[in-house]
Amino acid sequence: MTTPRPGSRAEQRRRTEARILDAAAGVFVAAGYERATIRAVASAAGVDAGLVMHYFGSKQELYRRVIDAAPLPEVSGAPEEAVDQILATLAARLASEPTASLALLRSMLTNPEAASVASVGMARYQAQIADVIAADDASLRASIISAVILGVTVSRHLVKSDDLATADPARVISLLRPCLLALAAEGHASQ
Amino acid sequence: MTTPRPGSRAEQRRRTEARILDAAAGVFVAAGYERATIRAVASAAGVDAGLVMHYFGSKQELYRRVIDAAPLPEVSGAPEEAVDQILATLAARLASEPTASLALLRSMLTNPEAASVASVGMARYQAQIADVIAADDASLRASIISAVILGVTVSRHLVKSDDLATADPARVISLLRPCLLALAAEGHASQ
DNA sequence: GTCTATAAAGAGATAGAC
DNA sequence: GTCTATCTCTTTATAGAC
Repeated sequence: MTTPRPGSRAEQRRRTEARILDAAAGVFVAAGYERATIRAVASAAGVDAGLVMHYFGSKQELYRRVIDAAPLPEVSGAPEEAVDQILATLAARLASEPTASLALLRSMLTNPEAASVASVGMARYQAQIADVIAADDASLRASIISAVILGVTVSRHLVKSDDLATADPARVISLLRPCLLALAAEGHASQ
Repeated sequence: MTTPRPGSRAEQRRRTEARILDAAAGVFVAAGYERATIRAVASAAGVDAGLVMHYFGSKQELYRRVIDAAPLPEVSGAPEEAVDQILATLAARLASEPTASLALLRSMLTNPEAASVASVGMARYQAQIADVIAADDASLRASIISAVILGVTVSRHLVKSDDLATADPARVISLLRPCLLALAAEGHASQ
């Protein structure tokens, strides 16, 4: 992790690569994996399509590099705390446009690799949530919570056409809290 | 809407067309619009690709015919009734595989036409829900409810990798009810 | 009514020039 | 390091044979 002096070959390459990755994230978000073209990425980054291939080797690899940047949130503690953590993460995702995550979500339904990455990520997230829920159906409750977060994120950033797209994140969060608390709180484990 | 006698030209055509539509729905659900090919549809229907084009003219038109079959649920009455209606519809969608709707959902994020159809449908659904909520932020609450339903449906049928995919619909519904009631119930309109 | 053959366009990927 | 030219494959869509 050295930082070559500006102007050096390596440094320039790093910059160009970063610019391409940025552009690629944008294109993947806007178009989804299948519809995104190397050419579009290149043109958005202000370089040639051949260069993109030269750096990343394939479209799949470029895509992989983009979604590798998608962070996995951590959850732990008491149920109420966990809900607050989940909502805090969501609030951040509503406020800004989490490009890498959106690229992943957008492509999740059509690209097998995206689907598998998303699956694994969601499963891990759900497992963390399930761990803090005391009910016997904890894992189902966790799945539903995660589905709710998914639905809200997709509706706001990708489907748009929503009051959700323009709403103040704080209001969304405050409306969602009782909802998630009902799911995370043990007590009336059905049956 | 006449029903030609079996064996006639028109009747055979109708049957073949129906078989193609069926196959197409399956392919669109499994692959999404971009990845679905006319060839795959034709082969799934046991006919030639040329025949599919001959009947439907274009891939877009075939797709349109498939998603035209997706039903729009109705909601009305008191908030509690509305929630029950929403949940009843969801229960049905969890129990069976609503092919046309899934084709729409799967393609929603990559296909402009699917996106617009989905937008319109969701907006209409949200408007109905908003109508039965008395709060001043009714439309935001309705959007969130609709996002929740979207998230659960997508998680179960498309993302799969979930406890949701195998769960008993009745349990999902009973976990979701307090959640939706919290959203649909007026009372503490924030601010 | 159904299928074969083919045209036309677009994509990812490769080789090599500058 | 960056771009030009091109190959090859896949796809939709068309025209016409059976």
